Amino acid sequence: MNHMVKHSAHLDAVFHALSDPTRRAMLGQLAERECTIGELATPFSMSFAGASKHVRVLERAGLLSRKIRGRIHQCRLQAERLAEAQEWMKRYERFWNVKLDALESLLREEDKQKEKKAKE
Amino acid sequence: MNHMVKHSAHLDAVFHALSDPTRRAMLGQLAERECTIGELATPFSMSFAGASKHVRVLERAGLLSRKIRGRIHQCRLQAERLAEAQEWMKRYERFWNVKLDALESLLREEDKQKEKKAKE
DNA sequence: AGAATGTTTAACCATATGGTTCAATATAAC
DNA sequence: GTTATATTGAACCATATGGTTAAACATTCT
Repeated sequence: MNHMVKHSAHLDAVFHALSDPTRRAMLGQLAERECTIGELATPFSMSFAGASKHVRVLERAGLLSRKIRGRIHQCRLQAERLAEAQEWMKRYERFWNVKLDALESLLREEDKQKEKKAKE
Repeated sequence: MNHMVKHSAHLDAVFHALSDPTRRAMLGQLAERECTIGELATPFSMSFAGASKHVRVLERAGLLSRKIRGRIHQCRLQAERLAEAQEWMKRYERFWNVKLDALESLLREEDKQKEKKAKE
């Protein structure tokens, strides 16, 4: 847990970015290949300006980076912030992994061991 | 993947709910114990009405359920939707788990072994 | 140079958001 | 029954959001 930073500000932006279905779909597209703004815009029958705004939201959330090549803006997925978000969620895993309260402490013990092994 | 449902509508609400730091903190509180609206409001020096709104957002996202006992509304964490959100994110895991494409399969193999050990 | 292409900016619109205050409701306590 | 407590609802405010169109900018093509 040494590498953890102050996630909170990031998390605001990341979760907000993920709360829109268009932006989630854009990320899905970017998971397959790098895309230009135009390529991101057309599947949603949305204006370029509209898509541009969504891309900026994703970019500010750190979920996307762009490489400007001439007039073309090539976008690629940037997933580290997703990892931070998932890490935040891990705190709540026991609430859906654990069906019986009686097993709770046992499973927490297992989690600790998992962490230990991951560090090795 | 048989149990998967149409997540999209849920995800909008869940990620939106998570995008606010006050609400995330409320979930953190609820992870420790059930809370009344008042108990959720006081740590943030926020009006009861304000807290009530946040709680409703969490409730509509399915992250919280309330049991009304007299005048007191007892809230408890409801984590299934968080699980759905995390499942959505899993699609992107390979983008942060794998630093070098060449190592991708190797590292996935390691992950599998880690899981095995955790189950032992 | 001039036209076409890819993207952003600016202005605008309707609605949502996060917050407040004050009144209303419902229950509990005296 | 009156008062205190817990919560919601309504009205309001400032700002953000998701979208548009039209103009501006930058680059490429001819």
